[in-house]
Parts: sequence; C-alpha cells; structure tokens
Amino acid sequence: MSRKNQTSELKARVMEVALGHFSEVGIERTNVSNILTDAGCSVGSLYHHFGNKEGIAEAVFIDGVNQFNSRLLAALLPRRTADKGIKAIVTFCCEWVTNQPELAGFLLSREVTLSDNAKRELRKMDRAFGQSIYDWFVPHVKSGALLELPTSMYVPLICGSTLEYSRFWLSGRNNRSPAEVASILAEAAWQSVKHNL
Amino acid sequence: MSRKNQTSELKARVMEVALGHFSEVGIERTNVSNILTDAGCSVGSLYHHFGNKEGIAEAVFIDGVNQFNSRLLAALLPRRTADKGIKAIVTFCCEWVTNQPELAGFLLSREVTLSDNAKRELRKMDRAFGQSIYDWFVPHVKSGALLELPTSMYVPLICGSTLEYSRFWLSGRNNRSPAEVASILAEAAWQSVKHNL
DNA sequence: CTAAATACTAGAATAATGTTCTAATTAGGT
DNA sequence: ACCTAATTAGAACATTATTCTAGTATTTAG
Repeated sequence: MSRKNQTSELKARVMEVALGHFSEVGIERTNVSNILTDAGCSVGSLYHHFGNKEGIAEAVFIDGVNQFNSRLLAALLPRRTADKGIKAIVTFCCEWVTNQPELAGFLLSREVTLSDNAKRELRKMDRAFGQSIYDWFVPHVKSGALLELPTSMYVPLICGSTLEYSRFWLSGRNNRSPAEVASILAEAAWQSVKHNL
Repeated sequence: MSRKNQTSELKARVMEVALGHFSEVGIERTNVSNILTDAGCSVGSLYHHFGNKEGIAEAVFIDGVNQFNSRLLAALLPRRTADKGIKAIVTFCCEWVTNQPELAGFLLSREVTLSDNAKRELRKMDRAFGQSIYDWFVPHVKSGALLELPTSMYVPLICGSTLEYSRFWLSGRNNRSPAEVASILAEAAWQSVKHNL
C-alpha cells in the first residue's frame, strides 16, 4: 500500500476510534493512550497528524459538519415550494441524527474548543453553505410564503425544536427517535415560519 | 462569624469564581489552582467541600437549574390562558438568558458530566418541576387550545427555538439579545403548539 | 466547663496523563 | 542507488488534578 493510503487510513482509524470514545465519555475523559492502543497508532504519529487531542476532535467535528451540510443541501435544494423545503430540512435532520447518533451527539455537544485555524476553516465552509441556503430562501420570502425575519432567526426557528428533541433522545431520556416524530417536528417548524394571512 | 456561615460563604465564593472561569474557557481548561487563588481557598478545603473539579461544576449546575426552575414556575403558573402561558415561558427564558449569560451559557453547554448522586438529585428536582408544569398544561390540552402531543415533545417545541437562538447569541454570533427578539420567538412557539382548527 | 468528637484547613507529596523531543525508518523522486 | 522529506517510534518531560497526613478550630455531650 502506498504511504498516502496508509496515512489516510491511519487518520481515519484514529478519528473513528476517537469518536467512539468522545461520544461515550466526552473529550476530557477519553485518554489519548486508549485511542492509541485501540487505533494501533504510536504517540509520535498521532501528534504528527493531529497536533494534540483537541486536534483529533476538531478533525472529527469538521468532517461531520461537512458531511451534514452537503447532505442537507442535497435534501433541500430540489424542493420547489416553501413548505416542502422546510419540512425536508427538518425531516433530514431527524433522519441524520437517528442514523448517526454518535456523530450527531458529538456535534451537538459543542464540547470541541476550536483552534483559530479550525474556526477559520469552519467559517469558510459555513459561508458557502449559508449562501446556498440563503439563495433557496429568498424567493419564498419575497413571494410571501415565508415570514420575513432577521436572518439569524431562521435556523433556530426551523431547527431548534428538532435539535432540542434530538439532544433529549441522544441522552436516552425518551424512546421515540427523532425520525419517528419527524412529521410532528416538521409541521411545527412550518407553522412557526410560514406567513399567516 | 459562625463556622456554618464561614463555610457556606467559602463555598459560594468558590462557585462564583468557578462559574466565571468555566464560562470563559470551559471546565477542562480552567485549572483548579486559579480557582483556589481567586477564591482564597486551600486545596484541602476545596476537595473537602466539593470532592473534585467536576464536583464544583455539579454544584454550580444544580444551583442554576434550581434557580431557573423556580423562577420559570413563578412566571408561568399565574397565567390563565394557553397563549399567555406559552408566551410567558418563552419570554422568561429569553430574559433569563439575557440577564445571566454566564450561568445560561454554562447550563446550555452541557459540559458537566454528572455523578450518579447528582443525577439522582436532578431527577428528583425535575420530577417535582415537571409535575407542576404538567398540571398547568392538562386543562389547556383538554380544552383543545393546545395540540395533544407525546409529553416529551412540548419542551422541544416550545423552548427549542429559544434555546437554539440563545446558544447562537451566547457564542457571540449575533447582536440582538434573546430578550430583544422574545416576541418573535414567543409567537413562533405559540404557532407551533396551538391547535389549528 | 471540660473533654471528646467532628468538621474543617493546610500544603507538600503523589499520580495521572497530555505533550515534546530526538532518533530511527520508510517511501517517492531524481 | 541515493537523497530528501514525510512519517513513526517511544522514552523523557511537564502540567495539573488529587490524595494524604497532620494540624486547627468549633460544636456537642457529660
């Protein structure tokens, strides 16, 4: 196997193992040495590739956000009406959380303290993502289908309930998965941002 | 001063200082020695009273939840109609977060890993609190003013958007405080749980 | 009022664990 | 085949949470 492949496999293995530990006991309480043994990685390699423990968490985080963003766009952009779009966002979130509880829990926990570099990278990603979302929204606001609100309020209004419900479910405090209650959450989100004549 | 007062003052001082550090850099990155010097406390005393660093965080957390719960009830229980009640909850949350950003940020961060004891105590508090809330809700659901939903969904639907918006604001990513947009959030929450004929 | 018990304080010593550093190894280009 | 740069290795190190032993003050009981 080429060095490149070996390396990226090692990094992937470390990130996967780390996610398991992080989501189980949190970043602080997972020790580096456990990651090392479970991933079959040496101290030197790990610090070469990730810098420090936070660096692993950052990598996992950015990877997760990337995956989430691109899949969400794929679910949203084809929708042609406001209500189908809003409901598609909520439904997608519910399914994503339900299907990848570990990753979702990790992203939602906000445990990661991002370095300045990681912040920059995330901001760049967020800008591109936000622009695509924005472009989808504009016509529906202009047509009067959606309420006109401060930009920073759409995400909380549309996704807030879903994310809050997801946090509950992920912490094991209720049985029905987000996917199972997606239609309720989607309808509620729609009611809260649709324009009421 | 009596020993009791001296002790409880020390504990309060430690908790206050600790909250400052926690909310600034997180639990992991605040070091015990800083808390010690800032609060004028010895290693021995601190570990005698709190057990370990997590123990301080737990104490702050439980204290905060208690305060929040009792004040929320005071804001909700006097309301006699469904829409006034729902909007009172949201408005209260917005003001509470806006007025105590440090404590709010700490509670919302979910950084704390609760010990089994703390979990038990919190569950007890939550049961009492939840019961009072439940009693307020029942008549409005029976009367048809509010949607009938799985119990575990009311909190996310009513508070989710507000909490999500609060997280954004607390992380410095938008200017308008929750209190400033409370009416929008309250209206949205109401739309999402009211019964639509 | 005295004595014993208890609660509390103190800080040096310890242990746990994240990170650095130097040296060895390997792969890919010339 | 040789050189260079990327990578691996793990022992040494540094930081920091926590324990431990000893000492002091306060309350309680007889």
